[in-house]
Amino acid sequence: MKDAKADKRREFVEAVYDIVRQIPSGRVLTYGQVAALAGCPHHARQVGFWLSRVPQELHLPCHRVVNSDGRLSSVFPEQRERLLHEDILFKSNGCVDMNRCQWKL
DNA sequence: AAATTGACGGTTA
DNA sequence: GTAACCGCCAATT
Repeated sequence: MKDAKADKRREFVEAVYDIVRQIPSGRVLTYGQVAALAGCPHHARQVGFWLSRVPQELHLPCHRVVNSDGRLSSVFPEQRERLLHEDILFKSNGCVDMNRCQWKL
């Protein structure tokens, strides 16, 4: 039997992976942006969910995905240091300087 | 099937 | 700048 649901889920996940993979160094994307680029606006939470389940083997730069406030993931301590190593600009309050680093067309 | 949860977003106070 | 609230939607329990 065909799992249209599972199929679409896989499609979405692949899209998310593909997008995250293309984030250049020194840039970041928001979860909402990734969702929108994946063709599913308003699915920011799902992006976060799937990013939390990314196989490490894919070597995805998931540390370049932050929330719209420029805040980092609470359960991803290394993200901060990785971003610092990627020339990401941080504001004094510990958030990414979105105005500078948000990846846009 | 119903309730909870979550690496979110935007608005309001 | 921070906190509370609500809307959003799939995965999990």
